[in-house]
Amino acid sequence: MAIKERRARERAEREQLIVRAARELAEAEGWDAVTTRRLAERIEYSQPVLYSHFSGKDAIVAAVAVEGCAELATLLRAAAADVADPREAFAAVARAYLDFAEANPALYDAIFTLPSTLPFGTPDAPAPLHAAFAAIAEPATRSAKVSGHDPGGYTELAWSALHGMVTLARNGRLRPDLDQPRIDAFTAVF
Amino acid sequence: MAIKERRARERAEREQLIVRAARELAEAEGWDAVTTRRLAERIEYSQPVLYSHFSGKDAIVAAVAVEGCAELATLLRAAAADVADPREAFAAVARAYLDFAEANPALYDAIFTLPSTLPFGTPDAPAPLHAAFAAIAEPATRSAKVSGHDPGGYTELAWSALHGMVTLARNGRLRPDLDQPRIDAFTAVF
DNA sequence: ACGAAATCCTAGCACCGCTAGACATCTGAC
DNA sequence: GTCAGATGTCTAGCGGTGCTAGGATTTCGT
Repeated sequence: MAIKERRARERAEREQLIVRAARELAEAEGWDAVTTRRLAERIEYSQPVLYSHFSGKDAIVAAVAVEGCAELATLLRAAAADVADPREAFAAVARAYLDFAEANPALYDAIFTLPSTLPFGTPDAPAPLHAAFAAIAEPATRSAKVSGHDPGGYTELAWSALHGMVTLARNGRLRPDLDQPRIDAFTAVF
Repeated sequence: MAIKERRARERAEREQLIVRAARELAEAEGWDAVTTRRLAERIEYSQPVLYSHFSGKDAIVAAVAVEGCAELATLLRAAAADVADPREAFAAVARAYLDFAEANPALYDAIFTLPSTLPFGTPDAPAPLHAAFAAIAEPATRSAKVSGHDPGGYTELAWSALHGMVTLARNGRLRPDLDQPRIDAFTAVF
């Protein structure tokens, strides 16, 4: 029986190897460079092995996204941890969010912009997705209450603003010299 | 000499035909369905003629984007036209922006989300791009002034919020039942 | 009417995500 | 220890992508 366990363990390790390789390749050269051939070459296996672990390329991206979500959630919680004032806490979360997106562009894309089949709002979504959303929503809700806004709309609006800044900035749609004024406006408004 | 003019005219017509076909195909089946082969078949020419008009597929998308920008600018200006109050005018522009994105998803993608090589902030950008940005920026700036915010950061933040709402909603990241609260929050905050 | 020039198409390149089927390896009962 | 069968992996290939070289055809100016 132990032999089956060893095999399962080796499979799990290789699966993690695939996810790590995909992530590294994406961070280094962008998701366009992450092809199944290059990925296979990188893990020193042939292409079909990938499909014995994942249903397709999308599933690999999704796996990276889930991993990234967990990290994002941790970062956001840490940012809000020791800030008492609700509005200041939410501002800190926002800064952490933008920092994360800037530091891990490919990871951010995997989570939020690539057309993935990740179920987001539904209850059967992976736990890290819920955690990441909660890490935004909870500080946002607290901030909304002191401002007297409807928490639901306020939270999603604030998140949209953050996400919009990330994606527009990435394509050169926003002026870099307005980075700071933009964040200032965010903290002033939310 | 007139014969050259006729040829030039026919070329221009065919170029417009390509752009129109690309746009229709994208609206009908999404940009993934817009391949050079299908496009060529649709205009009843062979593939290489596309490359005698455009440097590549990106350039075709960009041409559609420029066309869409002009329409977006017109819509936004019309929305702001006869609203006196600056904040209400900007709210009307925001609603028009979201309506445009919902009514023309493929067009919106061509303009704002597809990785295009369109120069946006630079002075040598096509006129419609400037027009569309101005149609957002001017009402935003007026609204910022009555709120006492820095116009630059405020404008880009508001635009980011709109863009974020569009893109997140498209991938099912936002709850449809919060559509209205989100817009309410926008008009309350900006 | 005829050589030159412009125009267009056929055929093909290298790449993509993905898969069928052959091949090798390992397992476990005898 | 042997050997059928399960398991794992690979080679080769399918239909698709964006893009292009080179030849055929039509049109033009003389």
